[in-house]
Amino acid sequence: MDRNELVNELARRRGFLWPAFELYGGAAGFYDYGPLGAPLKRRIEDIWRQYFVIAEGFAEIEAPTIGVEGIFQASGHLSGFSDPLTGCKECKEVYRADHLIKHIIEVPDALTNEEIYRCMQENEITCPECGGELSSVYEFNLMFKTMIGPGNKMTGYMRPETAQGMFINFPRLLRYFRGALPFAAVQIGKSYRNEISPRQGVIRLREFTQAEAEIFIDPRDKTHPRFDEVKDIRMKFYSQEAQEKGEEEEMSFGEAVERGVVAHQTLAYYVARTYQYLLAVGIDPQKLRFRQHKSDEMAHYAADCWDAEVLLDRLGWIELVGVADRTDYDLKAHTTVSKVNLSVFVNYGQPVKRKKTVVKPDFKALGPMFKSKAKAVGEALRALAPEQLTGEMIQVNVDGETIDIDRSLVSFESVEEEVRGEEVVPHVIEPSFGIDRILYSILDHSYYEDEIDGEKRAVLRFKPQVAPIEVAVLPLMDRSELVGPAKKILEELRSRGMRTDYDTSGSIGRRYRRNDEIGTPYEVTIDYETIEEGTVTIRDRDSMSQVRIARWQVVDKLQALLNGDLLFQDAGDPVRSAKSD
RNA sequence: GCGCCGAUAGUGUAGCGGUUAUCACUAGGCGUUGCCAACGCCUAAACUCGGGUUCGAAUCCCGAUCGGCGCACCA
Repeated sequence: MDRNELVNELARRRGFLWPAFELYGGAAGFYDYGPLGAPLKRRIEDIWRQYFVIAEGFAEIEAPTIGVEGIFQASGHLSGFSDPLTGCKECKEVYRADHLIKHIIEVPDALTNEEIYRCMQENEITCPECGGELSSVYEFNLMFKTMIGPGNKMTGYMRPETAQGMFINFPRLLRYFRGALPFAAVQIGKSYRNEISPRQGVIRLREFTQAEAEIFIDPRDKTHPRFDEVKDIRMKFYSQEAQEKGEEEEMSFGEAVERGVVAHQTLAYYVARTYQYLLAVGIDPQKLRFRQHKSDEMAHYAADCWDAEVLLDRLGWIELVGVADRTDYDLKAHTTVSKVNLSVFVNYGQPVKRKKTVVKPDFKALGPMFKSKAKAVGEALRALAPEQLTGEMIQVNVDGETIDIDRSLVSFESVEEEVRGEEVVPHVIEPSFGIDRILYSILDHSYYEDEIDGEKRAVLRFKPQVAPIEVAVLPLMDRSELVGPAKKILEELRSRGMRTDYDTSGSIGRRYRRNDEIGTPYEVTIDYETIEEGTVTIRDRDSMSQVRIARWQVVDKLQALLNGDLLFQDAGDPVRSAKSD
């Protein structure tokens, strides 16, 4: 069994990840998070909140997971997310129908499925593999479609990403942040994509969890005020250039921006925060790299994009996070479809005085002359640049009609106005995290085996901050004189908010193993010395060593250990291993 | 979606037309002054689903579902 199998098997057996709907035969691309998986996921999300909500002052929102049609027209998911397919009736091979007529039609995207099919028939296109006849064109859309309300009045779609919920709330968010850039909204939640063939467990799901931030910035200034905090962090950059050489390049973030490896400070800053976050939840830095999108895989509107990728057993390099500068693409797209202006008025530091020529059409004369067109003529005149206003006759274009106007009907005035700022469509920096993939990667990177007395030991070396069980309370034996004090300690730990487990079954060694396997960092063992001398032992998962401490200190010391404020070897008196007796 | 392969207790497996469906681990109970998957006794637990062939199917055939691999897909 390779590590991938071992991890999956452990995850299933111990209650991290279960294939969904098993009772009814299951469905590919759906997973349940079990009693250990759900808290692990929750803790991964909570640390994300710590980094991308609390530390940055961003606003977390929660939008519906179903969206109306307009959203996805604007986002491009309805057209771009759906592929016209056709299949060979002979060999059953399936093709992208639009690709088959690419050499005939410039923009096959613009055609309906029927038109594509007709085009295929007219040009006698057959199966490229076997020359067989091709079926009619059918749509495969990765969007889950549903109905809103009774009848077919309104079509809804399950969102394929959480991002749109932030974009379409832009006006409200702008107001919430008192009209000033930069600001950001985030969302952690489920997204849905009806994948053609989901595989590889939790890596490609039909229902999955994303954590996304949309950071709205002033496009004219992409520096970041806190860049100094990250500029000395060193990391492996797998830039476009590095990819050509096939070798990652280690450098500091400061250097990366100076050399133009990363487009600008703000993007680099969030790549750095992403890097710190991934390490904090337990991704192995040796199996982590940031890869820049090549120009052909980057969305046409994106200015720069970096993916956090991890190395997983069997699966290779897998994308966990994308951090992109999406420029003003999304806001402009929503403006086009919704007709709502999504810009910000940005004040200049100093108001700028500007000379301006104001055109004043003489409406008293224009009115009788052009009747109902007068207003439009006036607007056209006002819109002209000063240099177009010389000469005896002025030409304007109204509804395709060229109209000559005598200069005397227009007066000019040169005014000096104070310009306090301008309308700007913000650019968007988008870090987008796949939580399920991060969770799986943590399992893979935390898993290790060692051999104790010829016996294999499987351990998940979780960081205490993500461990679903933080402390196991274990009476040495299931006897009432030990169980009583043990339950007392359990209660104290719980009232301190710790995630605990209590176990009396089988031998103590078996219980230690069980907890190693689910990544519990510490175990408290209650023995006869607890009763006689008022002490307990704490066992450290990774070293398997134990210290003995006073009973009354157990809660505080465990808290300190879990917080990383206390080193295990300093926690108490070392216990000689039973083996060496 | 296509092709190839597979599916038996919680996990890993044996079975190859007639068995009370094999074994190990795991899990639960009892005992154990006992500390790194100890030991003894006891217990629970499975043929993915639906059709067909047959006197009789876990076993043979067909289909579905799920999983693995390859192709396609992965804004």
